[in-house]
Amino acid sequence: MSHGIAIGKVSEATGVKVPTIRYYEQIGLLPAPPRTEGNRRTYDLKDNERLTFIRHSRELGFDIDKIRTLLLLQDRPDQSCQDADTIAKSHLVEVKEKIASLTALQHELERMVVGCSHGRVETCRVIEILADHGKCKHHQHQHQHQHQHCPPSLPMAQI
Amino acid sequence: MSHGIAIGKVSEATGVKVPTIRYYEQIGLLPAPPRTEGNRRTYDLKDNERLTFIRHSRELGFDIDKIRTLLLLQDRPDQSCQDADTIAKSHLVEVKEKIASLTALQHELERMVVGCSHGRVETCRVIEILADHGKCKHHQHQHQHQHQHCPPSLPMAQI
DNA sequence: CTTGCTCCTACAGTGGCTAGAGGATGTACG
DNA sequence: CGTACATCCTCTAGCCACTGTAGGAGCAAG
Repeated sequence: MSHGIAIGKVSEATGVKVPTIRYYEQIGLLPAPPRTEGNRRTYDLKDNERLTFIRHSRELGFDIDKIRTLLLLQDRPDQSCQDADTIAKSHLVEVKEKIASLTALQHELERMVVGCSHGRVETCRVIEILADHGKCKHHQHQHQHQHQHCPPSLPMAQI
Repeated sequence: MSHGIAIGKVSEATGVKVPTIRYYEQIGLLPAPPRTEGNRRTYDLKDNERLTFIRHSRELGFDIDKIRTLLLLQDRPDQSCQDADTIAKSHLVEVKEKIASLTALQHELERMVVGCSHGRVETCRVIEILADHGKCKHHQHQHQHQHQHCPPSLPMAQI
């Protein structure tokens, strides 16, 4: 009869995995919910919405810090939305840059694969291009600035 | 007079940072070089080439495990290059998928930003779209399979 | 009552590095 | 020869956003 939602149900409803929900609570992104007698977390519809918001933001590539700001903004509907707009815009710029880099990368990979004679490694264009950066047409990926957290000194990793 | 290259010089020559070179040695990607009397690493031209190979591969988004395979292939020039070709091809597929996802994402972000009335949060399209996934045109990012290491259960993070 | 599912905490591990402490070594200049 | 400074060494911890595991407790159905 209690209308508290168990963590598994919220997980199912929002698509956020159970350990991830607990992690979000731990880092203060999601408020700690009340517990049952048996010490189990009980969520309500607002938590559900908040988690949906978080998941969608993550899917769109916003990092936790930006999501924190966006959540604060959501909580105060009377304020200006300029901050949210700014965050979205700068994120859009980043996404566009990534697409440009990836497209250059795609062309280089295509050149590699097409150039492969399917013979011995000795004459393999794939290995050759990897070994000698001079044979690479698109050098742009060397110089792109990189201010993300993921792999600091490597420019194009885990695209 | 000795022709051993110091770690700093190799770093400068290859563009791989000093701690990263030591890290590559630690994980067995680069062989441990001989040392001087004073316990300093001394590299030669082959190490330099190997590091260039590694760096370029990383720039192209290959992960360490794939680079390990590619390096093994490079060391045996008499073998078939089919493996290298396969690795490059599957990587190309991944890159193309990422570009498709990012392009969809770009459109969604553009819709968000364009739709923002620059008024109050209450009527802000950015916040609205983030909160309600139903208003999202491109649902494809929900279902993309994701077999990379970087952020396991989050589909589109650090694009 | 037992089976099996969900839940709890706490801690370790992922990838690919980076940063810092605390010390040794090498070199250029006076 | 001394000294200042750059470069090197090892070791450990930290980054992000989680994921996985161990070891146990709670709860509903058969």
